[in-house]
Amino acid sequence: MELYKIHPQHYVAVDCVILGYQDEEIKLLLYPRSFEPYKGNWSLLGGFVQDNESADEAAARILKQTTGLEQIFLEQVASFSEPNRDPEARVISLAYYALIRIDLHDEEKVKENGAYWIPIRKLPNLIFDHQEMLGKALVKLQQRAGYSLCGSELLPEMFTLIQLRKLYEAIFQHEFDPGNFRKKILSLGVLEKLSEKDVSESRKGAFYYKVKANIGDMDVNRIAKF
Amino acid sequence: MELYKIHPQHYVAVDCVILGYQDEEIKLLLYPRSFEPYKGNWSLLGGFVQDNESADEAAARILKQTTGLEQIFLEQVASFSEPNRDPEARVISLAYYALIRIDLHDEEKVKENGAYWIPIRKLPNLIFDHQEMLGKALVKLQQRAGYSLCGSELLPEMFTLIQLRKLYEAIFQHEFDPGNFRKKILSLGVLEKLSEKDVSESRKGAFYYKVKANIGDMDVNRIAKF
DNA sequence: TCAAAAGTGTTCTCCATACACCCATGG
DNA sequence: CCATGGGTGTATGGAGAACACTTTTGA
Repeated sequence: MELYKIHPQHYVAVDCVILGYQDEEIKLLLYPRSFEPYKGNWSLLGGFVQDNESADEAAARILKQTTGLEQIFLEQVASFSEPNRDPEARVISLAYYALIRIDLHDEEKVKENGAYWIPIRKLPNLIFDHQEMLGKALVKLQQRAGYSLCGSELLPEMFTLIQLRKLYEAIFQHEFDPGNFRKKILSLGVLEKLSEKDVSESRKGAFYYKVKANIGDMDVNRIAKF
Repeated sequence: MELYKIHPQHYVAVDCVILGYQDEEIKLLLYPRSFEPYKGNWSLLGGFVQDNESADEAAARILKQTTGLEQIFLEQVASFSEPNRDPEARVISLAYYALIRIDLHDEEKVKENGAYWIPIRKLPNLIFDHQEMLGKALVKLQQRAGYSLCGSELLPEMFTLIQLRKLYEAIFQHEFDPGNFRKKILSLGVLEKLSEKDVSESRKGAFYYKVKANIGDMDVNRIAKF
């Protein structure tokens, strides 16, 4: 301990890139910062790492405080540690990204925080280096979507293959051939066809699917290559 | 600032997974920890983030202190923040990995630190969560090697395609077909054939290659898929 | 019966793999 | 002239891209 004492200590924060999917768009949870500096400017949801918790736990805590959700996919993005990134004080921030189902989140909690779901393609300016955090989180999302089906995290329990394709098109900003996408996904063998159909989009109706139980983090096969 | 003051501050360290390649093996720079706790146990090379530097800068500083090398490939691996990961005090550690050419490093400096190059397949136990840091660094190395030629970082200026293949075999722990590997690499168009040959391994001799100048971080083509 | 979306099938091309074969050289 | 690696060529299979085609249904 004596040896450690000659070194400085720092505030350590976590900032969460909370992503959801709605209306064929990827959306990000943001709120207008409630205190100086940059009060009123758009910010990711964040907080400080306390003494009794890991950064992972701090991120989960913030996610629960702001969306009411627990047991959510949550992963480190990167650390941000430029000495002057926060003009008020030295704060080292650990960025996380979370994938949540917008249909499940607690709207009350979001309102309390004055937070909003904002499509990532129509983003306002963000404070500090939050834009960069988002950028790296989106890269991670693409990587993850490339070898694992993100359907279960961002879509409702049941979804059609068309909905899944639209999600992937939103993630990769790229159109996929409907037939090929369908074959590729089904060939993975991780989806279970249900008897029910979604008839809201067409007369014929599209069958719902759900992710098979006991599919861990899946196989090594890539879903999309970019 | 007032608002920040209610939050705790923490020691923030960086730990470097310094990787090199020698004798057809990936090696890791380790030293026996020189102070308590766990004095004498094997440890990554690390240090504390100071007030005037980012974590990236701290990692570069440590790399220079221990190997004499600058301008080296250095990238974040992950953060480690379990409250009790260091029994002496709460230390949040940011792990980095570096790829260096063992033939260029400063042996004097390494000796000063009592450090050694240890093949990663014959590793002793490491302190704290350093084993996990190495594990994640090796995954990152494979990912990087998958879409970029790590040759320039881990091999000497000039190298034969056989040497490059052996390097990749060490990284992926997997044998590659000599002919196919050769074709794949050459098809990328990033290597320049030299007139000189390495005659130490065979009568015929193998041509040296070097990475073409002004090749940035290369193309998107994957070199190996795993 | 027709429009519109859902879903299937077919072809072509590219690329990774496996492996046979040729080349250069010193002893 | 032959053993030894270095280096090239070829056949095959599987996966992705493009796109034509069939199915289902309500109006």
